[in-house]
Amino acid sequence: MSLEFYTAKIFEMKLQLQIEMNKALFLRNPEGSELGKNILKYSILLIHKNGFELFTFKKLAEHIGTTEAGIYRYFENKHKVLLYLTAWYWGWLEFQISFQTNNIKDPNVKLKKVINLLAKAAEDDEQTSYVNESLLHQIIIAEGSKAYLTKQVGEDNKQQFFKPYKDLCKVVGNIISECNPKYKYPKSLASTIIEMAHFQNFFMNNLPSLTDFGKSKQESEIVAFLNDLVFSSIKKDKL
Amino acid sequence: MSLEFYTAKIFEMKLQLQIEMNKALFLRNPEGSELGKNILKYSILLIHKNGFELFTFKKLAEHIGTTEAGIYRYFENKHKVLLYLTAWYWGWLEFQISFQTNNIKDPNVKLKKVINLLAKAAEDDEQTSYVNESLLHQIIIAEGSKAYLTKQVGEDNKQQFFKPYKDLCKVVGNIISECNPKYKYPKSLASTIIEMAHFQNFFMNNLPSLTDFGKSKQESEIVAFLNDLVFSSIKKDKL
DNA sequence: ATTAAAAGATAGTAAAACTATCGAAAAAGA
DNA sequence: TCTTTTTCGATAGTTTTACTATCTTTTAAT
Repeated sequence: MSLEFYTAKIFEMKLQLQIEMNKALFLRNPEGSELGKNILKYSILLIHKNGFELFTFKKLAEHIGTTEAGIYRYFENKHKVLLYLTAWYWGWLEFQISFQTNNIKDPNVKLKKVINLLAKAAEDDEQTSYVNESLLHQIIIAEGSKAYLTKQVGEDNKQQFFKPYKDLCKVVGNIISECNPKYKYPKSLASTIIEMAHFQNFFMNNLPSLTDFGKSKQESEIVAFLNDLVFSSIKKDKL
Repeated sequence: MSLEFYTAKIFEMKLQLQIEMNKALFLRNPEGSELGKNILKYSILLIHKNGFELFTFKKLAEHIGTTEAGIYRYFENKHKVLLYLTAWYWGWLEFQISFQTNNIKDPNVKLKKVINLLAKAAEDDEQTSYVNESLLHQIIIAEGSKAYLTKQVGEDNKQQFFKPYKDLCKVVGNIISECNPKYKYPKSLASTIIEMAHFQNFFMNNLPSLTDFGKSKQESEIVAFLNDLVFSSIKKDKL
């Protein structure tokens, strides 16, 4: 986990987990005030409920009990809110991964653990009161790729907005290379796992004929599929 | 290829390829008039140039030399235009696949051909004057998933708007099953190939550190990665 | 030649996406 | 504690987007 733009800190007293965010994502730090925390909390609730397209600062303000102008003091526009939430999620997930794979030596076991964390619904983490990780996970599934599928992707990338996502990919890619140093596509396989953990979930629930899990709708099946995919690919004794 | 909602027809005289479209996608058939064809042509040009978010009927009308109201007679809203273009593309691609794999018996060779067609840039097909397939391919890469990543996905699916995409997935899934009838995830592997053919392309060009092709930026490398991924997964002598 | 459909021209509305200003309240510093 | 700065709430206004409506002219079909 990089220390440049985000780090995970644990304050023992309050057991509060804080992900340090890229300051260019916001005009005023939303984690620094009650209003700001409410903006994050209700953004998650509203984007989850109505989708990103129907999410507006006006509606958000009404739900919080403040005004549109109040929101604009924190975020330039709703795209920045989405970038903030996705960056937060990837940072949080990388922390979960580094925490939960901490004393695992076998990279194969580690990789399995990572696939599990990627594909299984997050439980709401009590350590962050204003972020509902479970809803945020569903937002990432349905809206996450809209953060980068834009014409400004180059600009946003220059400003390091995708650093948490890229860092996570790097971590996963490195584990893949540990499993098999000769495997030729560790980065592409890493981004494939991450994207497919979410896309297969979306398809399973919305366009089930695109998956083999339409009947059961069990996340564990996505995990099994990804494990098969990954470990077939990186197996050492391939021709 | 299904005959219900779209079929490919070749008129020998004009050598004109026509993809039959789901009528619920439009208010007036855009292929039936000059204005309609211009709407398709300039929609492709403008979405490609500015991205779907900045694409408006006002700008489109100005480029064509008609009025906003004129566009609304053909399409209910811009989301329907995106659905139309994606459906058209998947229909066209399925035709290309069935045409180009026509007399191939070996399903493994067939699958390789499919991966090639999915991942390699389409050349502009002279048979359709008002659709630039090359630009459309790039639109599918950057905007394609926005067609289904919405809250209306269930409604849109009921109206069969994703049928061409699902049909293509089915075709690819069937080829996978032909290669190895015991492979457990043919549909999920099919949707993974299709999505990754596009996502790896987007990443390669916009967030290169998420791939192993950032240096060369060659589509042939994506093809190699997908071939390795697929044929490792479906290999019969796996443990 | 008649008439039905398509296209052009114009107007107007509601909501979204902002920007600007002002005064009250709350927090921070001296 | 008093003062200054920061934050917030309230209000107002602009531009653009996303439509709907109507009327007239042009084009196409019978």
